[in-house]
Amino acid sequence: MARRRSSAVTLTDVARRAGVSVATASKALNARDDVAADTRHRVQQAAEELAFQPNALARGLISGTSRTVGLLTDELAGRFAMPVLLGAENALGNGQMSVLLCDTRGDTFRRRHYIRTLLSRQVDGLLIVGDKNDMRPSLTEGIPVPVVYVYGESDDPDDLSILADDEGGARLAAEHLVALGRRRVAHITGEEGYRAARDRAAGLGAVLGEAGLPLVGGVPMYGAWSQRWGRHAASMLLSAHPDVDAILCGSDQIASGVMETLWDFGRRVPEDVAVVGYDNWEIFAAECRTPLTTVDLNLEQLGAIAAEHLIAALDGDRRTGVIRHPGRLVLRESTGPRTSA
Amino acid sequence: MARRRSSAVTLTDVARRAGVSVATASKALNARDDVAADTRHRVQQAAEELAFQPNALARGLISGTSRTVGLLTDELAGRFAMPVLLGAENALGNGQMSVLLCDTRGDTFRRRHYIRTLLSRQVDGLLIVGDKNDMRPSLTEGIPVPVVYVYGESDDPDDLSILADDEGGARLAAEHLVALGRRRVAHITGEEGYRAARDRAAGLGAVLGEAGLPLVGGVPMYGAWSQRWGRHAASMLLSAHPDVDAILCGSDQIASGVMETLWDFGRRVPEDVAVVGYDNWEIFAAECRTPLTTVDLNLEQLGAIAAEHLIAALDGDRRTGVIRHPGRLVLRESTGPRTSA
DNA sequence: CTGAAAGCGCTTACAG
DNA sequence: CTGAAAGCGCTTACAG
Repeated sequence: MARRRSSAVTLTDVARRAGVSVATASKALNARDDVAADTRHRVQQAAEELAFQPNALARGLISGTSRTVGLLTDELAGRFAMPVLLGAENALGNGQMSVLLCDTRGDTFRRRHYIRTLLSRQVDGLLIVGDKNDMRPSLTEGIPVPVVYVYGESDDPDDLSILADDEGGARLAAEHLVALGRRRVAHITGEEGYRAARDRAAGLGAVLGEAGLPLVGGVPMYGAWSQRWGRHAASMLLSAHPDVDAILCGSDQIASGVMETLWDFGRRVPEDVAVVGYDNWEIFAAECRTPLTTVDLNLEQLGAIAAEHLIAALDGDRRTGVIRHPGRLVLRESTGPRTSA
Repeated sequence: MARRRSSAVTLTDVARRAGVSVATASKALNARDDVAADTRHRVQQAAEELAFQPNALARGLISGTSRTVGLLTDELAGRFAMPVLLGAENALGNGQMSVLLCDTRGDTFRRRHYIRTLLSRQVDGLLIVGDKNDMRPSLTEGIPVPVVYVYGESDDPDDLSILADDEGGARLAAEHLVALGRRRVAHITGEEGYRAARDRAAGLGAVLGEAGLPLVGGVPMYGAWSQRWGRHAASMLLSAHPDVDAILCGSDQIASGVMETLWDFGRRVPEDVAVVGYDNWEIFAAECRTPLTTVDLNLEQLGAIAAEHLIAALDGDRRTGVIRHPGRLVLRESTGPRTSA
């Protein structure tokens, strides 16, 4: 079981080759203390010749910091965790920190197990990535290192949560539609149980209210986050309100279904009906027959911001509360003329 | 900078509380040596009361194994790395190993940097996840720990590569079409530069050959991995060969575009033309108007198998060469009657 | 400027 | 059955 590395070059080897003590070799390599220029040079050369890599375990044991953070996701498989992960990994890597990845698959037992493992590995901090942006129970209690929540909000206001600004994103989309002169705007979206759905509906409602415009149908059409629902809801909408001239969709997937139905009904997009999606999921948004104007959640930035706040907390600069990171509107043909690529 | 953990409960604390030496405490907790049942019990209780977690860094320093593997991906953002990652993480987690995640973003400099970091962190092994299944240069040289390649094949036959069996997967699909009595089969697929495209075409060709059937159009229609190409190729195909009765597509995305065009041309799926996709990308395959029969690459299994081989190699059981893991055909409506959900 | 010593938290022969 | 000692690979006061 003891699988010692074969090629383990240690600082002792370097010191021997350079003809100095390990203490001096250590100082020379770490540019601390006063070391004679000549000695430093000899040590560095020896280290290079031996391809010496300091053992991070030994360093961590001494310093008490492993330069590692644990990244705990509820559900890696969904499409939201990935970009967040990517942004975080990138930001942490730039800060010389490594990422220990754990996917709990929504399982509480697994989560506790992973937290224990991560702490025993002396992670310097924890990033908790949610699979939806609803509130979630805080896990911070009993964790002796900084914790930052991303995408899903911790229910403890003493935690720091980095969230996508769904209401603001929907406002961007709605303002765009209003600016285009659309006056009969409807909203087809996902399950009302999701905070994302409610927040987006609220953002749209606010903008329409400010513009003195009604929401077609009176209420958002809540349903499912699927193309199927998009198709179904659109055909109901067109029957009940044939005068609709814009549809804000709760997701690109829904928008994709909506556009299929509009096509079937002979409505032109965007001439007759402007359509806006949500998520900027390229595969739907950029590839469909009529490329889709949509709201990008800036998830990579979300991950990066979370990582930066974690690093700041490690340096003693700890924040609490909620940070809502704005999305951005991506203009494509479904609301207007082809934009120059 | 020295951020020592506040709540660091060490084995010394446990030993003191249990009234024994650290050596005995260690043995009691690790169930080694002979320790009096009573002593063991006292130690365990003390450990529990103090919520003791052994410091994995210290353990690793002694044992020479960190129970950690590095997972190096070329491109996490694509849709293939994720399931592989998931399967690997899961299999490794079950084996008590943690995953250090690194996304090189296809950058060679970054890759070298990450490999150095991972080795200095004393990873026990490396998993290299490709972003496509083409051959790629081996990275193994100079790496003193076992390495397993997943999804992309190493060009060094002394490495172990775990790959999806694209030719076999296409055979499954083709045999299904032939068994359904389709005789005019065409192939619309992605870029010929991709091995996946060529292997799938080869699988289809082989089955058609065995059945004495021609490939409609004589050659595979190579193009791009996009809906757009699917739409375009399908309309060319229908003009040139209106008698086509089945289309094997190189991806679900292509299939999605193909089906849009079939719809526009008034061809019914599957009655007039059977369509098979590739990838089982649920969002396209299960959600489109006519749910899609397709080939699942079993990517999670691929990741899990790679992890298991890595663990085996750690235990001295090292394999080399290529393992092709079969895909599976997922039957939906695009080739036949609705299957019972 | 350099090196011997102590120590990070743990495990493992080795005495007793 | 238990504990003192040595050691994993490194860093950091502390003498010299």
